[in-house]
Amino acid sequence: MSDTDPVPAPERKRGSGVKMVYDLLRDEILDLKLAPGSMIDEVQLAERFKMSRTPIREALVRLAGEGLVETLPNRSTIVSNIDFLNLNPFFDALVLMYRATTRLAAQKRQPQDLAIIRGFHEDYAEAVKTRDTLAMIATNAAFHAAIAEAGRNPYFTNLFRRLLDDGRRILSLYYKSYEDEFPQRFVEEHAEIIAAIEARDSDRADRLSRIHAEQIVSQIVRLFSRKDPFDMTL
Amino acid sequence: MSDTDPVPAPERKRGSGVKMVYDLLRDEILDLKLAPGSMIDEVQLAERFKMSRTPIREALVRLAGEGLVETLPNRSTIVSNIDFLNLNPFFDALVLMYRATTRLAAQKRQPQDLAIIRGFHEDYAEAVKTRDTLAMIATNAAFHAAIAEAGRNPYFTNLFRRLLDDGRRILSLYYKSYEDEFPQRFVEEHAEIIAAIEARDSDRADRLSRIHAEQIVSQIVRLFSRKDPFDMTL
DNA sequence: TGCATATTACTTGTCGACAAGAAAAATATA
DNA sequence: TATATTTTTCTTGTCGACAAGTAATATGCA
Repeated sequence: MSDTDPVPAPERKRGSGVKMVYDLLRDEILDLKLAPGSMIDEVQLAERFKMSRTPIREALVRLAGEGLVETLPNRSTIVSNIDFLNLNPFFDALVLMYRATTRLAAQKRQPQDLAIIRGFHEDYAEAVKTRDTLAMIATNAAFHAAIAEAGRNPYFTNLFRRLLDDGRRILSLYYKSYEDEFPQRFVEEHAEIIAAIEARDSDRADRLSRIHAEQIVSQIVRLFSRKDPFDMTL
Repeated sequence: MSDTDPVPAPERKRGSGVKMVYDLLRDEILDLKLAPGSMIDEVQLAERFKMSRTPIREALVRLAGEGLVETLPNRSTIVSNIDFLNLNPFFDALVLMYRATTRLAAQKRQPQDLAIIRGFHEDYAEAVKTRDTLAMIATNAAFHAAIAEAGRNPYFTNLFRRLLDDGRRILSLYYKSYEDEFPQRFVEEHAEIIAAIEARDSDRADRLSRIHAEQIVSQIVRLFSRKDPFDMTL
């Protein structure tokens, strides 16, 4: 009999490999399963996903473009570091994007936008009720991302998405200690923000989102000052 | 004699190929030498640069990450379109980043930052004096990018760099008709902004940069309403 | 032993080739 | 003639292999 079986069947469509490893690495980086600074081995990934190094490399190039990974020329590529000791740039940008996107949403929103936003609002409320911390982080991000989409400014939505990614990474450090003192208040604030967007009151949307953002920031700061994050060396 | 000459010498260092074609394509896209929507042929580029398709592809992936090209799965990659008919998102983001970066620069600047900023300020003044439009665009961008660097917020500097890129692309449409009514005034405004940054007066820096940004925007709007850009089909 | 140099082992960047998929062309069918 | 189907042509995505470059190890030397 012939030893050329009909090819072991790669069982995987043509452009899907890159996306798979990209998504996986992205998740592992944002959840800090891959520690900042740790090396990424191309051949190891190639074996793990049973593909050649080419799609692996493409995924790494894309991650490097988003700043999640750093490519040292002719040497290994490593997971990017976050400066956990100086989060001010992150906070500044986060607050400003909260404001800008919410303000724009109040101006540009369409009826269908509100339905989507309300959906995530309810998801978040549900997460708070069940005290599911990871779901809270995810649905809160989705809620604000939806607001940003309603603002229809790609420059802002792109930066905001990156900020929410980094926020997820930062909160991963602490998600065990993320207590439920504030989340209930956040639910109410979200409702107020929705009302302002629906009323097309951009000034009120701006004011509310600013207060909201600053409370989130101060909550993070409080978490960071309260106790050390796990035992990770910075 | 042997026909294996000591290899025609690729005469090109190891990681440099990607950067070469990346830089070239980026320039050609931003200067509209490559029309939005036009196809990019990998093999053609490979022949032109005398290298294999691999580094070409990596450059394209990076450009796609910055939104300058669009990769259609299993089909060609094309130069991204700019929505020239609705520049409002661009203007909104541009004005906000002018303000945010200048404000931060007034807070965070170090002595050496001012020297760099003044250098580009003089370059811009020189470009205005010699009426070199392309140099004006470039040095003005460099001036504000330097201010953004002094603000030391990577989120803002990255977005701002992208905005300045798109601005270069937009102005390429018109650079012939970019008259010299305002540039002289811009020189003076730049000087005022520098003074505010030096005095660490962030409120004044904010106010001045806002006025400055809005004048630039209105100048662009005026250009667009005055006459049609070349004969390019949108 | 301690430092400089050469050798080795390993990783990355590049290459040419091939196969999957899509567009274009050619052929068949009503 | 117009539409549907097949064939061909071309481009892209993936692969395995190799060369350039770096880090680690071994060797030479004071």
